[in-house]
Formats: sequence, C-alpha cells, structure tokens
Amino acid sequence: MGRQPCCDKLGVKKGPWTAEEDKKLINFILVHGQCCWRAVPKLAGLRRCGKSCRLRWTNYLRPDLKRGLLSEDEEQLVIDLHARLGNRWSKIAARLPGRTDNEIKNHWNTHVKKKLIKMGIDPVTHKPLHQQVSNPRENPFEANNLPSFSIINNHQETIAESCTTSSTTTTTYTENSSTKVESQPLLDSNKDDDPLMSYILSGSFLEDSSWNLLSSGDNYSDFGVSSSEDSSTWLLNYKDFAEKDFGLARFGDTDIIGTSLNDVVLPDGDKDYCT
DNA sequence: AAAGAAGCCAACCGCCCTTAT
DNA sequence: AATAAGGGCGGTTGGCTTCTT
Repeated sequence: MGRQPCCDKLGVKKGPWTAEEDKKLINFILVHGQCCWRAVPKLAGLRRCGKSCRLRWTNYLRPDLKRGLLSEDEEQLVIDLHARLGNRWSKIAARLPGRTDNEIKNHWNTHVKKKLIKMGIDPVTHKPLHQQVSNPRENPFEANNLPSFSIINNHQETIAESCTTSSTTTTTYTENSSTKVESQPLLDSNKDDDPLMSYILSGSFLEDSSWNLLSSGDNYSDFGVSSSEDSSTWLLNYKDFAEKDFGLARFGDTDIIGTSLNDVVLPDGDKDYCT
C-alpha cells in the first residue's frame, strides 16, 4: 500500500553540506539528470534525505543560478510581484531567471521589508503605513508618489481591484466606490479559480509590455532545467560553474568532476528510478 | 583587540496537494 | 476508494559573518 518511504531517518546527515557532498550530488545529476529525489542519496552515495538533496540542488548547485545580491531591477520586480502575489515566493522566483524562491524570500525578509518600512510602506499590504486605518479609500500609491509603484498604478484597472496580499480575509475599498468588500485571500490554493492569478500567470501578463518585466531579448524559457529538457543543454551551461566553483577540469570528457563517473554505479534494481 | 549585537542566508521543518499503489 | 509517500512550498531557525561599542 502506498509508496516506499523517502528515506530512513536513521543515519541521515543534517546540517551544512560539505564540498565533497556537493561534488557527489553534482556528479550524480550531471550523469543521470534530475530523477526521483528519493533515489538520489542512495545512488549518489550520500547520507542525506532526498528532500535535502533536492533543496541543495535547486537552491545552490543548479548551474543556471545567478549569484550575488539582486540587482535594483530584480528587486523592483520582486516588489511589484509581491504586491500582486503575496508571499508566493516560488511564483515570484519563476519570473526572475536564475533566482530561487529561497533567495528571494531571504532578500525580502532581510532587505526589502526594512526598505519599505523605512519608506513608510507596509511590506505586507504595500500600502502606506499611516493611511491604512485612517483613510483606506485613498490611493496609496498616488499618495506616496513612489516610483516603486508606478507599474502597479498603471495596472490597477487591469487587474482585479481586490488584489491584496494578506494571508487572511481582507477588506478592500475600491476607488470608485465606498463599498467595503470582504474578499477571500488571494492566496487561495486553487489559482484556477483566481482571475488575478490566472492573468498574472497567463501569457498575456508577460506580453503586456507596460509591465516592463524584462528587457527585450530575455527569454523565460531559459529559466530552469525541466526534467524533460535535453540534458546536454544544461550540461553545457554547467561548464563554467563547474570549472570556476569546483575547480573541475575537462568538463564534457568522460572523466569529469574530480572523481570518476565510474564511481557512480547504479545497482540493477535502482536503474528504474532514473528513466 | 575583544565582546556583544545585528545581519545574513543555507538548511530544516511541517503542512498541503498530488500521485502511486 | 483508501492509504501513504513524494514533491513543492512558505515559515522558521541556527550558525556564521560583519558591524558596533
């Protein structure tokens, strides 16, 4: 009944990853691609939970990740997206090529939050702190005249006016009506029922040039490594990363990444995991 | 130079939805 | 249909680094 357990908790290592562990994980994924994470620790010779391997890969080892602080443009985009999506970091990260949800979440909590508060803006509601209670009908973005929210202003009519970011039921005042609207949280798990989410996640959102999400020439399809992607594509992307960060030479040869690929041996019974 | 405070971020935790059996 | 694991996600934590006194 059901599936086999992800990993036996006994003997599973926790805490920071060592260079050796990273090497093993990279080595394994380079050879076999991203397959069933449950099988990865065993096959790669790691005493880690599959979940831990997945996180390590997606948040740190992935070759297409950008490094360093978010640029001003990226930060601006995060703020704009957060105003619409709330704390749905994975959705926000999907719009920022090379950035992870964890990275964006951390950046938000450590930098952006404080910045917005300093500017007198509630980082949760994106409304001016001093106006939230006293004058809820006033357009918060016009009131502040903040460049940060120019994009939001332009689209207030385009998207549902009940756009809020609170995780609880929220009270929204529309611009043309004093009617108080009790709306369900935007963070409804079923995005198909959410017209705002549908719009944001639709192609038309990206095609709407006035959002100015990315400069011309950027390609969203470049982001991420789908499981179905030809492994050779991202394998090539890995070249610089592997050489710079791990001092790994002769990328592309049979003998890559320090230890020989022959070190990764798939038991017959386990080969089915990675098809 | 040392100690404590604050900042930062990688990694873990736990929940929820999906999917395999 | 029921059950249980897989996978994804957001929230939180803990330890390392940097700053301040």
